[in-house]
Formats: sequence, structure tokens, C-alpha cells
Amino acid sequence: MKKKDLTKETKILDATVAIIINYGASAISTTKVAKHVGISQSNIYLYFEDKQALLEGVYLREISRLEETPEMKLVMDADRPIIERCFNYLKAMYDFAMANPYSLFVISQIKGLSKSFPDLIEKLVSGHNPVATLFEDGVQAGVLRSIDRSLPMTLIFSVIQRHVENVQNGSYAKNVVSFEELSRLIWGGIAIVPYPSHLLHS
Amino acid sequence: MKKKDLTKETKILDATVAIIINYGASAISTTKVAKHVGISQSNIYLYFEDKQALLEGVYLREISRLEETPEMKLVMDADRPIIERCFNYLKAMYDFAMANPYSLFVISQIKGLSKSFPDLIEKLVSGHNPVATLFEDGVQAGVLRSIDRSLPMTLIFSVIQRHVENVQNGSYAKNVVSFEELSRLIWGGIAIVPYPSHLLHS
DNA sequence: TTGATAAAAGATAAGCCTATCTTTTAAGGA
DNA sequence: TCCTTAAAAGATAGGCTTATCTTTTATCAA
Repeated sequence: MKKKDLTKETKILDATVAIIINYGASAISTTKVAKHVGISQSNIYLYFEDKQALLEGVYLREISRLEETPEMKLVMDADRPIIERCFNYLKAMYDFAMANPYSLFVISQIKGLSKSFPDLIEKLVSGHNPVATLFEDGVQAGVLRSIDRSLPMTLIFSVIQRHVENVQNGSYAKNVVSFEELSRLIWGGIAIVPYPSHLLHS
Repeated sequence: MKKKDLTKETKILDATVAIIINYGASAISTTKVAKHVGISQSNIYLYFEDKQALLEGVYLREISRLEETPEMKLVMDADRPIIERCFNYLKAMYDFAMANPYSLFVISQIKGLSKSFPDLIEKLVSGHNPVATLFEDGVQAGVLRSIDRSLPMTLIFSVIQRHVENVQNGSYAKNVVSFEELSRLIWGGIAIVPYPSHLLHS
């Protein structure tokens, strides 16, 4: 019997991402994805139940890429000092976003696609959300501002995403806005302790 | 001869907004909008050149609503102290967003719809963009952080939008996160002078 | 009252979309 | 080598979409 091509699922996800990057998530169709991969349109349904599942697959893979970063793993190490973990979280997000300039864009595109998507995504992600714990620890320790964590999380995500977009579309050069400048902006918002300059070069 | 119904353009825009609120901007079609208004689909083309123009119309109207707020007009008064103008800008954005809970959502939905939309929108809004001047003045006066203004602008927009969304979907009650708490978060990010508590009740 | 005129509705072409069903193809085991 | 079986391609139904073209309707002016 014939076996499934195990690389094909990846290829389909890659093609979907490519289309989102170039035309936005609303432009996604199984027809276009199939054409991009070079397979028949119906073939996609052997790897994904429907279009919704395909989009969820892209979303989840992108989230995992972020979470499985070595730097991000380190952030989640509860033995390290909390201020260091919070700061390194910013650095990890920044490094990831710069290394994967379209990742945050793809995530936000899928999130914003359908009104019902955000709820669904909460379900998909919740449970195994280690960032939530980090924020709670940070507040407890008096490092982070005591406020619903969705607000600082949104702040971090959108500011970094915007920065990467600015660099990407040539609005300014990469070095015009350094990590220090960007993280000072973010830190000023989310934290209630002074900016930890000493952690910059570690 | 027959005259155009001058209220119809408004009705079409309203219907478009309603659909965006309920199903997201990707769900917009002239068919659905027409059905919602109770007119024929082709009738829409008498008021808007094409679907793109319709979406631009919605976008521009929403931006205008925000800019034409009395509070926002006050913010742009260059005779007032700059720290007051900056702070009142936050208050104006907050009040507007709370009074029009879906306005920022609609704006961001349209912005994120097509990859080519952002550029177009910059063109549409720039030129008559008084907020840019406010930010420049703020930096010059040593009130605001010296950084590309798109970053603090994104910060303000996304944090307030998120807050309104949280309230809207019952994530927390309106009074759980006060304007003071929210504006302290934002101010900590964008400003380099202490939070102006004295401006809270004016 | 009638005629000119523009708005509104109706009809339609051409295309894309999803999801399913059917047919072909190819790989591995017997 | 041949047969089984699942993957892949093909075909298709049914629906929605945009934009244009044609026909009807209603209003204003003469």
C-alpha cells in the first residue's frame, strides 16, 4: 500500500503561511494553497479535516515555534530570579520576532480572521500556557504591574510586532531602534521596578 | 428626476460596520451588506465605486469620529501645556473607545484585511494627521520617550482596544481596571516624566 | 398631465470557493 | 509478478462573490 508523505503536511502549512504573508489570511483558500504546493486541491483534505483545521494548524505551529525556543524555555525556569525571567521574556520575544519576522504577523492575522477565532484559540492554548504563570509570579514578586495580564501581554506583542514590521518594510533600519530602546518602552509599561540595565549583556 | 437618498450612504456604512462587528471584516460582501440594508446589491455601486471604496469609507468615517471628538480637538490645541495634551490624548482615546466599544475593533479589522491596505491607509490618513505633531512636540519637550512614534501609537491603540474588548466580552467588569490603572500602564511606556496624577480629575 | 432623468431593482456573466465523491496511480507485501 | 490498499488526482455539485448591463420605477419640472 501507499504511504503518506510525511513532509507534505509541513509543505501545506508552509504554503499557507506564504500566502498569509503575501496576501493576508483572508486570501487563504484550499485552491490557492494546493496550487502553491503543487498538489490537487482535494489532497489537502487528507491532511486537514477542513479549512478551519488548516488555519488552526498554522496557528499552533507558529505558537510552538515561539514556545520551543531555547531562550523561552529558560524564561520558564522557575528557579531563576523573577526579574531576570521577566526581562529575558522580552529578549526572547524580541529575538524570536527578529529571527522570524512574519511569525507574529501570521499569528495576528489568523487571530483576527473570524470573530469566533479568538475564543477558540483561548481554548487551544489554555492549559499549557506557561506565560500566564510568569506574569502571576512577576506581579506577586512586585516586579510587574498588578493588572489583568492580557493588557501587558498585548502591549508586548503589539509593540514588538510593530517594530519588526517597521524594520521589514524599511520604515527604519534595524539599528535605529535598538533592543534596549524598545525594551525600555515596554518595561516602563509593564514593570514597576527600574529598568534592569545590568541584564542587558548577559 | 429622482434624487439620491442622502441617508442611504450612511445606512450602507452602518450595515457594513454591523457585519464587521458580528462576523469580522473578511465576511463583508456587497450581497450581505445590501441584504442588511434592505436594498438591491447593485444599488450599493451607486454610492461606492467598489468594495474597496466601501471599506475605505467605513475606515475613514471611524477615524473621523475619533478625531472630531471635542476632547480630541482640545488635545490638538497647541497653546495648552504639552504634558496636559499628551495625558488628555490618552483620556480622549479611552473615553472614545469606551463610548464606541467596537470602533477600534472595526478600524483594526479593516487595517488587517489586506496586505496592501496598510500602505493605502497611511496615505489616506497622513497629511491631516495632527497626532503626529503631538508626538513630536511631546518628544521635543522631554515628556515623551524619543522613539519612532509608530511604536507608542501602537502601544496606546492596542492596549486600549484590548481593554475595551475585555470589558465587552465580560472578561472583567468595567471598574476592575480603571482609567488610572490603564493610563499608568500606558504612560509608563510612552513617557519619561512621572505620571501626572494631578491631571486625573480635571 | 406628461416627459425627461436618474435612482433602484433585476438579471446575468464569469469566476472562485468548499467539501465530497469517484477514479486513477503507485507502493509494498505475498 | 500480481494484488491489495491507501494516497493522489479528477470531477463535480452547490453556493457565494463582484461588477456590469438592462429594465423598471419614481420624482421633479415643464
